[in-house]
Amino acid sequence: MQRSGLVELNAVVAVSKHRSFRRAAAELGMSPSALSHAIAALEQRMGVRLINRTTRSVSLSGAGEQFLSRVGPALSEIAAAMEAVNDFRDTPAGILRINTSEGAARMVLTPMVLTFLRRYPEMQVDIVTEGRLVDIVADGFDAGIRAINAVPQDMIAVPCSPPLRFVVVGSPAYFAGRKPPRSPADLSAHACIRSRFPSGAIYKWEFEKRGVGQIVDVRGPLTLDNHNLMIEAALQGAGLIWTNEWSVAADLAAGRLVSVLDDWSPSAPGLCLYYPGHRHVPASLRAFIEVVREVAKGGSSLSGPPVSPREP
Amino acid sequence: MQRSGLVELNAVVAVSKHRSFRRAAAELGMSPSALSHAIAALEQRMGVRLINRTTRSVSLSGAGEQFLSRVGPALSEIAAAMEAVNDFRDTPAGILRINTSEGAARMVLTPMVLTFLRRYPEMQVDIVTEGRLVDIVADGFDAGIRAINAVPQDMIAVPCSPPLRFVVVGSPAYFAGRKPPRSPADLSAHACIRSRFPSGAIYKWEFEKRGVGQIVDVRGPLTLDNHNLMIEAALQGAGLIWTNEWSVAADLAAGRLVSVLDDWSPSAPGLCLYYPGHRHVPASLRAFIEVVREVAKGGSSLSGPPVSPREP
DNA sequence: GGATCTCGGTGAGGTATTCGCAAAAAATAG
DNA sequence: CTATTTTTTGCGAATACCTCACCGAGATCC
Repeated sequence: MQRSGLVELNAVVAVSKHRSFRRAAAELGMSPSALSHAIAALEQRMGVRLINRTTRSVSLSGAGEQFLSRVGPALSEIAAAMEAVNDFRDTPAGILRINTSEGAARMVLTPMVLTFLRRYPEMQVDIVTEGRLVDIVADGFDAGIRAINAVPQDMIAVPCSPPLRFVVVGSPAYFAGRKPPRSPADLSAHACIRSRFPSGAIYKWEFEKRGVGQIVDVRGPLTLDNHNLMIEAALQGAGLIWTNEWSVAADLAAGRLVSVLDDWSPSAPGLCLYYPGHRHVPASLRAFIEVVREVAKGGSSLSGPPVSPREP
Repeated sequence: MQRSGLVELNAVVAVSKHRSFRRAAAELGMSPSALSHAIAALEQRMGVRLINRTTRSVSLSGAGEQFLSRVGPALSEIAAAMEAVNDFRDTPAGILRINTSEGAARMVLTPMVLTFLRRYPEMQVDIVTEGRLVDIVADGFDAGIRAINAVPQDMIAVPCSPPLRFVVVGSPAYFAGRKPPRSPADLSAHACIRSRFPSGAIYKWEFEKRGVGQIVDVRGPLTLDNHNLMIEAALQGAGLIWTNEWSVAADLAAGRLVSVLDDWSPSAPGLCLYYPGHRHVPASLRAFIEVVREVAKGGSSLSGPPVSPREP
């Protein structure tokens, strides 16, 4: 009942959370073999089996249940205490975990994240891009970046970008010999590339003109679930896509894409950095928020769209 | 802000408790050098100085203060959780720490502790004999063994031994040519070996006859603070000592010592195992309590006084 | 006032622990 | 019964840790 390592205790927590050695090992950044060794050693020292495991199922034993219920909160407290030590540093250090979408990440990466990293060299930023919304607290993120209407109510939101304008674009080659749409209803005569949400739902294009909204369930031969692929498809003349203006600004400027229905283009609120406000805000996140505020106020840095072509 | 070991965290706790690297290292069972290394490594990883230390003083920094206030309870919780796992074992394991006086330890060692160890081979018992009373919870003991009147009010006490009789004894050589005392007042004409408490106070001999008590502040040429030395001195004929009957039973039976004032001999309550009742009782202690109850009920095993002479 | 003793820091070397890879074993699903 | 996924195991290797010896600083003692 003597010495144990924090890693072994965290291992129990991770395994019980994922109910899988493989996934837990992935989260902990160790091999499943090492995890198995660690937990076996811990159990042998304690003389009690904490985790009932067959090759096909992993579950907590009674002892493990009680053990986890006490050790888990204690480990969280220790982690929080170690994080809180950052307040005493002159410059924050550690890892800042941000969850966002790929598009938002691209908009924010250069002006904000890289500025942040340059200013705080001892920080690491870990960006996870996921299409679907996740519970950032449950998944261990410090903050998320999303459109403001996707931010949960109980989160604190910091504006990251000006409102985004959405446009319908197609390539000049596509429009050759076709009549550009004059109203959203005209889209039924066009090849619209549809966008599938991670949930499986198909996005319906939203338009607005003089305060009047209109939603079109577009049709087309191609449905994609990746925004980059959609832009690529549009560049190749496969059809029209509905996209935020920023993503295709370079293509529009270069004439590789042409926008239509400009007078129907709606504006959506911009991106927000959001984070749980109910508890202690880590020093690292506070520093990042400051950078976000500065850049968003300056505004200019954000306006530069990506000029380099996306990867093939 | 990544991996840390439990030992490093416990090191911070121990150092701040003892305000000394050497003593903390002794408690943790590691070398002072290892402790220094461990704390230095932890501080470097966190980038914050937790402990301000010069060669002559050790104190917590502000960060260390806050860190300890959160990590300390968490570590205690983890330790308690690991201890609680014992409830799920068929046989308890681990270390049982008992604080007691040397005399009580001698009375209890053979019949109870050794029985306990024999029954639970995976247990270790760590007995610390201290003359003075200590706060067993603050000092990390599971239980203590003391005379019942020395047990704090908020502790649970389990009787360990029958009431003890106290007697005044001297060697036959001492009594040769002297008139044995007939009443406590007669002790003023005798060489009484005085007993000093750890606090520095001198014990006053207590007598009782037919419900009437009498306290005598005896005089004598020799004052000792160790019960074994007192018995040794009495055996050598240096004077009279006031002692519990059990300690000198073998000497009395063999005629090496003779008791006087037998009709004035008071009885004191016996020894008690005591432990804090306000929280979870460890499985190891529960098992020990059971042994204590069994032996105390049987009674006979305890009555055997030490037959082998004390060490020189 | 100087010498000594205590206490903590530092560096190097050796040892023990642990990690990771590869292969096996086990269990469930089909 | 077979196939696949997941955990386990063994062993080589790398890592981390501890111990040993020495240093510097501060306090005490003579």
